Amino acid sequence: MEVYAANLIGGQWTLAICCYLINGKLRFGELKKKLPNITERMLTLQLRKLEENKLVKRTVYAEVPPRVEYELTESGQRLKPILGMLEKWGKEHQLLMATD
Amino acid sequence: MEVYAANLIGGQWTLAICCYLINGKLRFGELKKKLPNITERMLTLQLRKLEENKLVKRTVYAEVPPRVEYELTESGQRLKPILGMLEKWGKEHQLLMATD
DNA sequence: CGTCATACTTACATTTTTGTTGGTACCAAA
DNA sequence: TTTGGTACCAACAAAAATGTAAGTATGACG
Repeated sequence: MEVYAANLIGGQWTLAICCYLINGKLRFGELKKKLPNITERMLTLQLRKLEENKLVKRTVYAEVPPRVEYELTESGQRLKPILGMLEKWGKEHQLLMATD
Repeated sequence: MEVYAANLIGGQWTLAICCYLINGKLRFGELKKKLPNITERMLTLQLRKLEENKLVKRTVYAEVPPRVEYELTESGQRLKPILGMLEKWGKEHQLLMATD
């Protein structure tokens, strides 16, 4: 059943991160700015997990100060339509919740 | 962003439960059998949350011993195509992970 | 009267997740 | 030499999620 996928995308920040990466690469610090409530530690952990799960690719540049870029893998990109549908569903559902 | 939807379906058992309910109503005990690793307590909590979020409707019959049936709401049903896509994506991704 | 079945609930313990704080490495520029 | 910027890591603390074990209510049935 969908449990496998659910485990991959179920983390609290996973979908949010993927969402921002859909539009292209982002550096660690850029992601941090986009996710104002996340702590550095959490962002690191989440990105590591995404990398392990091959949803995100991490590229380290040998510069000082360091530069690290994150981008979706091909598999991650394939989530795009699903994210789109989820967003649409979420908006509709949110309305339904609001109108009791 | 999709965070709203993610919070609704992100629970460890949420999608699994919805998945089983797609094929129709199920009693508490039936769900328990389908989810062998869930504890009664967890199943209760998850169903309560799903009910709160209006993904699942709970019907109690005034019988003894008690009978309680769970079914997807209309909003829950609308998740169906998304679950389908997620499952497909999950399978492909699982292959990719297996072949390193 | 005692037993059974179902769908819970409650108290407590354990595990997992997340937050907090402080520190590191590196080189460039002042 | 000191400061600054980036992307972390590690130790500890707090909070949240989950597990465990026991108990509850009800009426039917024997």
